[in-house]
Amino acid sequence: MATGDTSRLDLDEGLLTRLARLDLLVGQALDTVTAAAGVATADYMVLGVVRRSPGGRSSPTAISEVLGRTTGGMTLALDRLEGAGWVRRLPDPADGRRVVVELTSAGLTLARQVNDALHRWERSLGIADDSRRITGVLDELADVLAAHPPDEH
Amino acid sequence: MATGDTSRLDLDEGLLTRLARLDLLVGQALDTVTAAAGVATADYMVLGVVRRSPGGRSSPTAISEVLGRTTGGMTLALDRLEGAGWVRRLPDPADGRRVVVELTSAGLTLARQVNDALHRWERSLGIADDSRRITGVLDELADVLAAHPPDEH
DNA sequence: CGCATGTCAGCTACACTGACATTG
DNA sequence: CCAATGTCAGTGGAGCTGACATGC
Repeated sequence: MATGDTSRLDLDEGLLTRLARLDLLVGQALDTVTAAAGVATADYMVLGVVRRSPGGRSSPTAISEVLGRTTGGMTLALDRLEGAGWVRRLPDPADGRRVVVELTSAGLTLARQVNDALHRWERSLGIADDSRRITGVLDELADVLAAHPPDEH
Repeated sequence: MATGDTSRLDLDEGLLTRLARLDLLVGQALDTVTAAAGVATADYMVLGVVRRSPGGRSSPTAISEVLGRTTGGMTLALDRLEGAGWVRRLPDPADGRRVVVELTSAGLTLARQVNDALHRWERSLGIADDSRRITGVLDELADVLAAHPPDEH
């Protein structure tokens, strides 16, 4: 990924300006860290969702809903992750239609490795003192965005 | 684009959790609004960069740097936008290697239309009172991220 | 039967890489 | 000659759509 000078991104004066700029920066940071671990950001997100799901297990449909993708695309992503030895698919004993997805130990190691790198980076930002204030605003904002999706027209 | 239930995205406990979740929500919101206007988010970003550049003009290299893409990819994006009648490429009279990119009036109309829709949505969020506090945090955060890119290892 | 879950094949969008022409 | 700019052809990864098999 090319790392650009995002300091000049300025679509307009409002909230969206900031969010778009942040979006870009966060995406680049995630790409850098995940790429160093040998995994794509999109795939790492899948690992993260599975890891944080109840019991460390999830299902293709549930994952795709959380990440806003289709189940068809998720099949592909899981094939990739399974091929890399990071996740395992098991039949759900309670429902024959379902598949249980869980991390292998290699997958868990990888997810932790990326997580640690992200935390290290986060600490290097030197904003620990403000972290409560910052995360508060981010949570607030995310909640509002989730509650008010834009109109379709 | 499938719009998922991002309320459950929770990669881990830190700043990155929030940023990743926000990333997803912002991406979905931008996709929804730009799609309604018949333009891809990535392409709209190009229009936005050109519009906000000095004199409403930019160059392929400059745009690709701001957006963190390659010049090769930008050639393609500009072909697309030019084909749609939204931008114009002109030779730079001062430097024969360069190309000046500017919006057509249709492109400007489109960019404004998307912008207005985004502003309308922003207003519907009902956070006008907090906007100073929120944008302050976002700016602060973006500046810090831009100043401290993660290590390559 | 109707609905839900997951997979698969085919397709399409898109951005990247590397080589190249042109100009400063 | 060397650096910068932009383009082009070729490539590849990724996700989507629509049809399908299976189980509730």
